[in-house]
Amino acid sequence: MFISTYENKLDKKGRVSVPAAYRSHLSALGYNGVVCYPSFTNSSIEFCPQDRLEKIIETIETLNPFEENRDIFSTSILANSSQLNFDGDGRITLNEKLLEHSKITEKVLFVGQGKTFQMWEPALFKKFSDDARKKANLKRSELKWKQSN
Amino acid sequence: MFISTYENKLDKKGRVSVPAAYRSHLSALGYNGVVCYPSFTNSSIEFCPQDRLEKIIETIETLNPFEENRDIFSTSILANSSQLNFDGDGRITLNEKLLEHSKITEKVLFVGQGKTFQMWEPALFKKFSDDARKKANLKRSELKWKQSN
DNA sequence: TATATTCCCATGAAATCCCATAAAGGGTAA
DNA sequence: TTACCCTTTATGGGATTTCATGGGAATATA
Repeated sequence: MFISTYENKLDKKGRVSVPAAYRSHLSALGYNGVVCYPSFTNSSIEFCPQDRLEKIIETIETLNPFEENRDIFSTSILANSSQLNFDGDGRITLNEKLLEHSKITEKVLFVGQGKTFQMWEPALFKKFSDDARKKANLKRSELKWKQSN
Repeated sequence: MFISTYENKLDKKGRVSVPAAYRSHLSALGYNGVVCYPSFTNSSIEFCPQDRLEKIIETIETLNPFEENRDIFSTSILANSSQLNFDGDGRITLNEKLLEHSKITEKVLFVGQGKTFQMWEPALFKKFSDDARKKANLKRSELKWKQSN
């Protein structure tokens, strides 16, 4: 399982160490690298387990080749995904597309999400999680209000 | 699996390097070249694994000779399909028909689509993928379904 | 003979491999 | 607990390899 967060440094060659805890889980799953894509909903980079991606591909395969959705899905997902392999020391190299989307420049925050994880520019994640907390609080007070009525 | 995108240069002899990542996957599949045809839904050139093309051919055979789709297939795909073999350095040579259809002149954008890939004139792909993204947002719920599978 | 196609090699740039070092963590015994 | 050692981990950077690209030579085509 991917849990906790880790902040590692992006070196000048564009490499970053994947946290050892994540790495051992990944190798237990049989992966020697990760497939990543820019998140649809925020500025993070998302890790996608290979079998999940393969399932997506299979699903796309079942669509009619003439159907518009087919190209839309495959372009949105597959064309924007990148296979990032570990070097001998457990590092991956982030490419230009991913750096641009995530606005990562010198630090990478790994955020565990159970079966997946994300990579964030640390400041943006802080903002994101603060916002999430505020929204959660608003909802909670709403909820309380509704309950007491 | 063909994923991500790669932009390579078309030289004055009409050659272009197939990205190494695609090449290694192709040779794993046992191919020393690619069969390509002009897409009928957009201006890209599509690569299709041989066995898949054979399946398409079989499907065409079963179509009613008077059906319109039969002509579309046989004319658009089969007649315009080209076998492009790698040279010693992993390059293929695009012929006149493919260049004309795709409007490729100096750069070739390879776009991964899982089991297949496409070749685009970069500017035309950008336009296409911007559109795709907008439509993907409209169909967000469908997309979410894909993600959760 | 002219023209196109294929093969072969050279080059520069980028990605990858490999090793060194320093910091962090974990275990053990006083 | 504290001090010590050993292992793991993160990071830096040099060395090596791979890759994309250009162009010449050889071969085929017409």
